[in-house]
Amino acid sequence: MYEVFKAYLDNKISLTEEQHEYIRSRCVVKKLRKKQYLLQEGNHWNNKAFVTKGLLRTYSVDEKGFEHVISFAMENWWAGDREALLSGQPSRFNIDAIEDTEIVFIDKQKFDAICREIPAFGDMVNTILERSFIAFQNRINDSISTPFEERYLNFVQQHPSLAARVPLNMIASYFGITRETLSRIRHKTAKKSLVKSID
Amino acid sequence: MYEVFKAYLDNKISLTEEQHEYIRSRCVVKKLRKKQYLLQEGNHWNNKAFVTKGLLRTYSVDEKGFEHVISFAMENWWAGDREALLSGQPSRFNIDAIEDTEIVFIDKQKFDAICREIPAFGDMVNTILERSFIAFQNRINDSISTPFEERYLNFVQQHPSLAARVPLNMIASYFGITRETLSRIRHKTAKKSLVKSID
DNA sequence: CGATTCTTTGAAAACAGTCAATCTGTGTGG
DNA sequence: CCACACAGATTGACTGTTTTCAAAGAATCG
Repeated sequence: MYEVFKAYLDNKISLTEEQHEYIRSRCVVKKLRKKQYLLQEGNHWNNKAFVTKGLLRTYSVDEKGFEHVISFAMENWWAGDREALLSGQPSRFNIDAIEDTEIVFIDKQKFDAICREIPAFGDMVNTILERSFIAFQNRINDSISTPFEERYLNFVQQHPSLAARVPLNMIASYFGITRETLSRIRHKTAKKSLVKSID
Repeated sequence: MYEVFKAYLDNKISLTEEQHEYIRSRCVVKKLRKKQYLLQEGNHWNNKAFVTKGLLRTYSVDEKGFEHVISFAMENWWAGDREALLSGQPSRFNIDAIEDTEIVFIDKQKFDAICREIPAFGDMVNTILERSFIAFQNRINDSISTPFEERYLNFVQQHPSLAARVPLNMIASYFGITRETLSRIRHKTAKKSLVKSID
């Protein structure tokens, strides 16, 4: 499973065999079974985590006990809580496995060392952060400018495998609506596309 | 007005006089009158912009011509379109001045050079990006977990001067609701706090 | 003062949430 | 292999909230 991470790196930057070995030696591989936690609210988070297999969700829990999905992470995505990592404070989020999942884990100190030792790696990490920022900005823009129905369709189109693997109630939560409302939106759009194909 | 930027830098990192002179020599100071554009949709954006005075808003315009406020930037905040800067593509956003505004402008190439020449400056920039990411993540979390009323109260509490200087319809847009709804929320909470103070 | 911009209010319609019941598919143990 | 439990998805009736549209009321600026 480390191979998935290696392939990811090879796709982004070019590394010598020694550099690969150096990075690999700082990594720990972890497995999570479905429903197991990677991180629980109130705990500290001091790692970088790269998903090589499976599917994670990051969510918060409000005072009433309702869960709110902030983000998903599947193969070739990074997961974790940047806020807790940067601040050193206990996390306000939970991360658990929607499917059996495998993760490459790197301790923050070691990760920072890699960034210093291999500048291309550091640059890559920076670009990822920049892109994550842009993705969140676009999500905010969507949330204030685009109706749920259209947002859901875009989501399915842009992330078909996520949409297929994530239960509907979590997708609804991701958009900030109830599962009932999303179910009805789905029903409506299914009819629409049926009408279109008849035309 | 450059002094405001200098004070900001001094507050974040320590720089020698030469370094300050070096940075200053790469900066251009710009003034915008109320309603003037810093950036218009479809144009390229190749700068970093630091607000030393006044107030900017970044917004998108949908197909129906409605404006949607993504963010505000006042004194000691950075403004601009990271997406257009990173991708080199024309911007999808507009930035204009809510008040007469003064800005310190640095060309991207010169900015990157500063980051390389003065590592502390580069680190600072990185931390800002990380914090911006976290701020957006929290905004997304709020948008799916917290009712408008509470979000508005938090906003007023956390950014009283913004709330006072930005017209209500733009704040409503920032939250993705209509100005009428925000007006009514305000009315309701005003009554509540009145009741509380009578108790 | 008059013009413009910003905010508030009211009434009706559209939309989303809640609660409760039902349906569907999956997997487990007997 | 069946029956049952369970998680997930759907539906209906009802309630509550937000939008829309139209009008009018403040506030600000030249």
